[in-house]
Amino acid sequence: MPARFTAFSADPITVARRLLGQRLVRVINGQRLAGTIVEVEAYLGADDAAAHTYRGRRTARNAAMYLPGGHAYVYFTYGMHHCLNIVCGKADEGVAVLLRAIHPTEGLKRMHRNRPSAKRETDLCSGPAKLTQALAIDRSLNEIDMCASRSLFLERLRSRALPPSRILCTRRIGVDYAQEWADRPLRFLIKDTLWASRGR
DNA sequence: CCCGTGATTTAT
DNA sequence: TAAATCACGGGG
Repeated sequence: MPARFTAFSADPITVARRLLGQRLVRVINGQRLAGTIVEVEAYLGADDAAAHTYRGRRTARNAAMYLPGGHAYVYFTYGMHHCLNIVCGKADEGVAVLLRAIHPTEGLKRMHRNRPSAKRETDLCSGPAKLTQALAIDRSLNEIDMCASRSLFLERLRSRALPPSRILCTRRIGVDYAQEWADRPLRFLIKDTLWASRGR
């Protein structure tokens, strides 16, 4: 079996930066729901105290993170929220990028129906669990291959990556328990975007 | 600021 | 088996 190589086979920091400006597409009941990725976070695997794969942990929940790059890791948390990651690297590295916000561009009416609490368009997909709710992404999509799926995949909008001058890099959100790893600059967002999560 | 909410993880 | 945790969102 030849080793698989995709755009997601790189390290998670490289993939995170490349994902900004690409379009995330969800097709459900024949309808396209889509938006431009504006905010992501890299999770670096066994060394990263904020990662679900910290210290090489392998559990039923995080098994998808050990698949080869390009697979989806969807997990359920706080009794009500789903978060979507794209696995990076080679099999068994346990590294991924969390999708934290998109600028919604297609299927907005349907997204509003999926997320009745969102008052404004800027509330629709401006957080990791907001975007999964708007796009109807749940654990049924865990472990799918986003390079092959017709239900959840990416489309490249630009052939070139965004220039570094248009990318802002900060500490990650909501991982204070990870101490010094919480301060590492592993969150990437498009500078001046109106569509990112308001960091807490 | 606090709380819901329940699967998952970790401690006993 | 029991307790604690949680890559969050919404409402004051």
